[in-house]
Amino acid sequence: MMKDKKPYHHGDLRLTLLNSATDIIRQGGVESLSMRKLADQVGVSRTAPYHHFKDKNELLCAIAEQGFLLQDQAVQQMPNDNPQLTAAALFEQYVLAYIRFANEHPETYDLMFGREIWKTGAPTESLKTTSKNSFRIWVEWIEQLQQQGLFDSQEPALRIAQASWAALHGLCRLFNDGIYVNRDDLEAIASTSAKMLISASRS
Amino acid sequence: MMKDKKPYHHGDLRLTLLNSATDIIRQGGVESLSMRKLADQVGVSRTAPYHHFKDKNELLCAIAEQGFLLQDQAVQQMPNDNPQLTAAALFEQYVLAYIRFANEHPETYDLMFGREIWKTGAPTESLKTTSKNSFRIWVEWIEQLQQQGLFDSQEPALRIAQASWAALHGLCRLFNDGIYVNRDDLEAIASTSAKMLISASRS
DNA sequence: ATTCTATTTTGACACTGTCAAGATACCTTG
DNA sequence: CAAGGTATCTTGACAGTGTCAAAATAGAAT
Repeated sequence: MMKDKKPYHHGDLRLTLLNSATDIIRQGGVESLSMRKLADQVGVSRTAPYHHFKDKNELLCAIAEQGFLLQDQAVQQMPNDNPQLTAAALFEQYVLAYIRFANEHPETYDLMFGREIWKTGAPTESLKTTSKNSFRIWVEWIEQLQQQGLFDSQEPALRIAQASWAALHGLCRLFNDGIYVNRDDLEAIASTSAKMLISASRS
Repeated sequence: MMKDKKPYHHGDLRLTLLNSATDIIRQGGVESLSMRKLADQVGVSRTAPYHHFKDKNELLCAIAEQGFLLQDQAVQQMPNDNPQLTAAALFEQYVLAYIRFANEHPETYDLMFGREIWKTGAPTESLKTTSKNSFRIWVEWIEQLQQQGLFDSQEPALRIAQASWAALHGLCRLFNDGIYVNRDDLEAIASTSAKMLISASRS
């Protein structure tokens, strides 16, 4: 009736695959993950994973989805931890938190926002809702900051959210993809970005 | 039959390969380009291209390099065409020009700034200098705008260049990778971005 | 104990990049 | 103009890849 643990041949193969795949990706990037090698490492035959993930794409989507949840968690916690900060300082912290996440989980980040899933492959319905929810959190956050005068209130919150997120994302990508290489510059550029973005409040 | 040059078996295979590859990529993205299919389409055997490009990576680098030259050309022309614009308006035009390029040549843009070459693969020495030169142009441009009061003069030009370019790049990536899908929003977000970035001058 | 079904395996196919060795045709010498 | 050298191209091969179809297996349900 209820299958707690180890109900079938392998146990919870699905979870094992997910973890193992995440591990492989963390070490060598998406392009180092092959279904066959993964199966081999887990100790099953090449096609066994296909009963738990229809596709390689579906596996990647599942990993990306976990990434979104992890990021939400890290980023939503942040304002609660620093209730004394001003709006501007909080925003800067937010920016830094975002960038740190991308920096600490570069390969997961790549999967979450990369072409591999969103353009070339096909995002799972589940992944779509999770990521949309993640973005909604960001928009609501921007709305709050807008009310506190940090951003132009004339402009729709969505626009500002899109533009500011794009700025963060671009920064992460440049470092993530190996275009900006000097890691020490990261936080410096990040805080410059944050300052540039919010300076509208001074007009 | 053949005009110009017909020195060897095929003619100028190197150039033909480059053009054909660029074409394939334009239509189906990088992932649709295979050395074998390319050779087939050009009408040579699978390994013939390897006498003109050591690697698939080297081929991709060559295509990316052409992309940089094309972009430089498009972007450098722009200020000359509009000598009457104010600094702020010119900057906005610049932003739009950049984004339009990425939008019109999405696959080339992807190659130019994508992980495929810069992280996973290995950029050619030639590509490195070309791209560095391209970025230098951008920094010098920012310097000029800084002197005209468009950006904070306290901040190093390099920082502002990095941050502002990251913002543009992020926007391009989001659309390019299929994350922002509504193409109509592009220019709207772009001009919001431009406004947000330069609003420091108003303080 | 038998049937049913979820799970896993084996085999196969069509791809991929690229190396090694051989064949070809052009260019430069003698 | 013939001979040799060399740049160019082809054929064959190898180790990968994702994934489908069919067979095998084991656990659950009857």
